[in-house]
Amino acid sequence: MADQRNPLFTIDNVLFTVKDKTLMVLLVKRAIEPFRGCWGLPGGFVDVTKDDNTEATALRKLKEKTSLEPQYLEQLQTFSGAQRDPRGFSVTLVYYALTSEQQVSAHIETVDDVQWIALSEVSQMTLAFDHCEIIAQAYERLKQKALYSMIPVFCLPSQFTIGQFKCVIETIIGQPIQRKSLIRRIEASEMFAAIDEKVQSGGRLAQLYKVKPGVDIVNFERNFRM
Amino acid sequence: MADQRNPLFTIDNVLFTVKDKTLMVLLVKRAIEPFRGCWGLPGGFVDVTKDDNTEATALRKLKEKTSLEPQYLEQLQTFSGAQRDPRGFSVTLVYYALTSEQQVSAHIETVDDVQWIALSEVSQMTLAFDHCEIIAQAYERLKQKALYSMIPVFCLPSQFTIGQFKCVIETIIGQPIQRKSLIRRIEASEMFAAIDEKVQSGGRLAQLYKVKPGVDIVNFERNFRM
DNA sequence: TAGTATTAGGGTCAATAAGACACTAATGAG
DNA sequence: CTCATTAGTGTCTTATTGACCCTAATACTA
Repeated sequence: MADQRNPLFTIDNVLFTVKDKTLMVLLVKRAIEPFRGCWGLPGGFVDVTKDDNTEATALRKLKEKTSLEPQYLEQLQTFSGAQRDPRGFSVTLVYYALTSEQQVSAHIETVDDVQWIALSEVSQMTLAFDHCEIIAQAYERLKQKALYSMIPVFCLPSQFTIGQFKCVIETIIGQPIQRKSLIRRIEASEMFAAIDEKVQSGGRLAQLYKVKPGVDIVNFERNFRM
Repeated sequence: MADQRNPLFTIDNVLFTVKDKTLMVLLVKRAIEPFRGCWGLPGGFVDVTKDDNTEATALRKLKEKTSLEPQYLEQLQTFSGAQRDPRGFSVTLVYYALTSEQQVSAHIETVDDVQWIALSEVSQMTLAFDHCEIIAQAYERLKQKALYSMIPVFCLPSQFTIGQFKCVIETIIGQPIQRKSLIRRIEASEMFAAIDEKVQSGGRLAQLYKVKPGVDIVNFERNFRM
């Protein structure tokens, strides 16, 4: 399968969401060797008859496990080595993705080989290959990006309040942020539109927002403080 | 060479340097098909008998063309597609690298299949594969990173003045910066040590600095203005 | 029904780091 | 000796985030 010039090449996905103020990662129980029965990242081989490129592979693999496409998908990096796979020198191209918990949970509760695991528990588990290290790297990237970009919004449903947005950011970066700072960024980015509807939240009714269709993700020139 | 599960996998490098206030990219004339005789990025296949991982492949390929290792090397991303290589679905993992021009030029002037090309000229050339697009992406990444990190120092020789440092940053980001802002960052980063020597520069003698051995690259929480 | 806890939303001042710019220092050229 | 040039410092301005306060609106409770 892998000759000298062409190492084993796979795709893996680190799909994150935030559920009850906890950052979760999607893991699947491996049905095939190596590491059969072990939990690991959803991924697999490129199928050149189906996939136009590696991003298509990543989306296809995620769809197989969640029945949906994630709201955000980005290349993380590749991980490679002669030792990381018992079959020989291997390269895995890792994507990381974000989705809202509501989108996916309905489906994964019907199967028992796919599960959300809290990031804090992952480090105590024994995962297939170097997937523990991969998840750690993906989290570092997500955390950094949450400091200057609006991508955490893709952990939320299509309609959300500022309070929910603040909560997912704080969960990802592990630090409280100023509500006011987030509001300023929401206004400056012009990425969001207020919806003509409010929703109860334990106090005063909260304004609902949505992402404007077709907008680009805005990056800021400063980070939130850590 | 590439079966259905295992697409063609290559490594490419985008090696940058700054020479006479111009950002340059290292290109090589291809000796083999496809695109034989065309200019393209230095790269090739992983050799699992020589390389522990893909970074080793990148370094080996760069060393073949420049006789030296670059001062900085980082994964950019992969580029893939069914159309990008006439041999079929292919994936190339791209690294970008920085070096000082002095390090490399002595060697490449002895061969005629390796050359520094100004970035501004690249867009008018017809390069192999999608290497034009790859270079553009690598430049975007380098430019962004130059706004908040000290990596442009790796385009300089081991001893350098603040004036030279300022010049490479300005060349990379295409904008002037405040000398004072750079000095503040140099002090805050604690990455550099003053050398007990000064050098002429057309005016008052300039203090020489070097990168302290073993330090990490410092990232700042704000960008230079663009 | 009144009071209280709670979250939303907005106003304002402080802190921080970069931008702008002036000023002095030191060197070479003429 | 004067001037042009680059190095290096001091300091005020500007922009963005942090901190904190006040008010609004809702649910809960006595």
